Amino acid sequence: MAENRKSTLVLVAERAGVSIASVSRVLNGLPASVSVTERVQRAAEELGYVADATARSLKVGKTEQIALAVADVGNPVYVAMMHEISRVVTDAGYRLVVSSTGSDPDEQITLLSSLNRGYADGLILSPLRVTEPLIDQLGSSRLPIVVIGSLPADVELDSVRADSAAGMGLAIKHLAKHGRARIAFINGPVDTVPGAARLSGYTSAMHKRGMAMHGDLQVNADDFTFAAGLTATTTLLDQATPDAIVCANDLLAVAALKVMLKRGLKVPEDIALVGMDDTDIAELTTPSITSVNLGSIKRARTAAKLLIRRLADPDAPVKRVVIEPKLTVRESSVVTHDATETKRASAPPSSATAGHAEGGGAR
Amino acid sequence: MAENRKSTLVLVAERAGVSIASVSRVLNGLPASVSVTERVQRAAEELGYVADATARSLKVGKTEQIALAVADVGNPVYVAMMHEISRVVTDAGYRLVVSSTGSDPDEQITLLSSLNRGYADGLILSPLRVTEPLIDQLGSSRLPIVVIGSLPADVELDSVRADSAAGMGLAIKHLAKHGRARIAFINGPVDTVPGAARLSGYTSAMHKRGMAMHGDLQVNADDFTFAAGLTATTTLLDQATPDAIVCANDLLAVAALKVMLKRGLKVPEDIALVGMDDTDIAELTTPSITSVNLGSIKRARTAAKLLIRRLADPDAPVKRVVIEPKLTVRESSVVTHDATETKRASAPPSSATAGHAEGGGAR
DNA sequence: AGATTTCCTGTAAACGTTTACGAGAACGTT
DNA sequence: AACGTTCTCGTAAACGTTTACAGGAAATCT
Repeated sequence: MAENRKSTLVLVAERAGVSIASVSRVLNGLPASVSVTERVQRAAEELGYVADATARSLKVGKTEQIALAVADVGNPVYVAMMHEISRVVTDAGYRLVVSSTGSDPDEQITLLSSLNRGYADGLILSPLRVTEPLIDQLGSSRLPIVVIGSLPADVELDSVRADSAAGMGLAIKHLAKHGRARIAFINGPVDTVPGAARLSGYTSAMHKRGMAMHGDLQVNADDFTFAAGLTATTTLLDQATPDAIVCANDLLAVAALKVMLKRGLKVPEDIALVGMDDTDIAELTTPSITSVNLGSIKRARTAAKLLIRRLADPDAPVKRVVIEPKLTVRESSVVTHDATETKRASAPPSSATAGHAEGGGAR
Repeated sequence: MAENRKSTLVLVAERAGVSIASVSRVLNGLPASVSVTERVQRAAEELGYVADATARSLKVGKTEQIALAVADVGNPVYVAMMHEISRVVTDAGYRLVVSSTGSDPDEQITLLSSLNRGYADGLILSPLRVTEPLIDQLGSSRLPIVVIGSLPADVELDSVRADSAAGMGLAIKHLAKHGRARIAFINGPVDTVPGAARLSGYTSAMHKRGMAMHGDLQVNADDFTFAAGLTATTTLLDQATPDAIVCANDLLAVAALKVMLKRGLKVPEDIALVGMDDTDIAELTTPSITSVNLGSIKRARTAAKLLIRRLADPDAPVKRVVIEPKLTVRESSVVTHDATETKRASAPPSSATAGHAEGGGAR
């Protein structure tokens, strides 16, 4: 059935003995007589005809493609978000083209201008750093953009962001409730959007609870990676003796866990640990890591839906969505009773792990 | 500079006072007089002109897009491969559209036929299961396809695959050399391409070394996920007492590690563990996991380059590349000397971390 | 039965490029 | 000075669709 020759509308038309307009109409479900419909469908079938996407795009001015630009691939949270976005957009009939820019804002700017070449109908952008020129470029884009992350208030774009300050609040509160007093914070670079937000969340949460905040308790990793987390944790533990650590990121948390275990520290007995993003890797480790769920999946889904909505209705009012954080409590932050006797005890109770909340559905 | 009106060739042409042909020529670097070149460039600049990708594609018959279809997203190894592919294709001037199909071959078939709509110039496909109809569809595709994975010999397609049988060999050899005799194998579904290959690798490697092979030592997880790994490992440890476990996958290995630690088993002392794929997560855990590096990154890069080569030269001879495996030895498979006294042992030789040497059986 | 509406389908233009072709202009050659 | 060659640039066709428009047949109404 499928000929390996490219088959066009005119081919089908002459085989069916009708005009190309009729073929197009039939194939697009517009009204036509039964006889024509029949003949066209048969001809199309026999030739294995499939409409050319490029020609259609040129004519109707839509590519049915959505571009996704994430700054920091490699971070599992962005991978999870990408999957979710992929699902939503393909369900809506779009293809997803991914442009993994580096964290460099300049790359994103050139990407934005290349967007104007019209290879996609819209863009979902998750910038790590937001600079002036980037904002300018964002504002002057010809086609719809949805931003995942914080944005200055005067930028008229749909956006969805996490409330990482509130998330830090949850973490601190949880740790305080379990009697931790010297809560350290391992952050990523503070000149990034998430880095800045999480730092301010930490300081304000600590302040609000009237907890001591030595500068020694706060270190910044060079970036949000595992490797950077290793050295950051080492630095921290060399300069302070916290009874809890909260990390800006699950990768950093995993690194922290590794260093602590290496040093013979018991988690959570000696030091409690809380990560952030609630990615799959948080439940892989032993002990599994309590993590602040910043709603990555939900953010991704919302962003995708926002873009699709705007594509359907360009004049819809601008929406700014904030996703509320939750805390997923795992083993790394609370001391279980039988942990004091022996470690072997805690074999899985009935099912698998004890995790809650909607993690990234690994599939 | 960038007007938010769409600007076309004719706009530029009339502003520069030349024909659209001249504009096109100048912008494509074809010879033109200095005066014309100058005027066109200035006009284009002033209007913020960018050529429309769709129109260009229609005319020249190339989309400058490459499609990537991976069956099992969520598996970190495919994520890593995707990044590598993304890098290579963008460097070559292509965009990457990702279509995350499920593991269902039918999905891949519909994807293949949709490929004929011509939204991409070529496809990189990594199928989890290879069925007859899929192969048929592969063969009759109009545009170039590179397959990551094994393929029947009579399929005339560029492909690159891992030698997972050899990889299993490396793992078994390594474990045997360190005195392990009862080596268990946790596989994924055997009706998948990697599952089948790894199983045969296991049996032949065990056989070759004349090692005992009880059926009890081999279990199949329902799929290649962490969750499936947990139950599979539980099953295994309930029915046998291996002194080593090799897993078809790092995710499975991490799951195995988790279950073993939960049961109070010491890794690698009681049971050595080897994973497969050598993904990032293998070094995140404590102990970090020895893993067979099947050259995922290299496979990805090679696949991308093969496709680009074929796009440049459609008549190039078909290439089948096999990437040789290596073994990345980490903590989970070899017992370090001073591990009996204290755990601090395996700290990096020169760098920090060495300080805290607490006595006592930290685990 | 004629007039009007409705339905169907073909003709042709358009989307925004690239590019083959040919007409002049500029140049060098005899 | 006439001719051939090279260079530059404009005209127009083409890529494969969708769709406005109009013409003709069929159906409905008075």
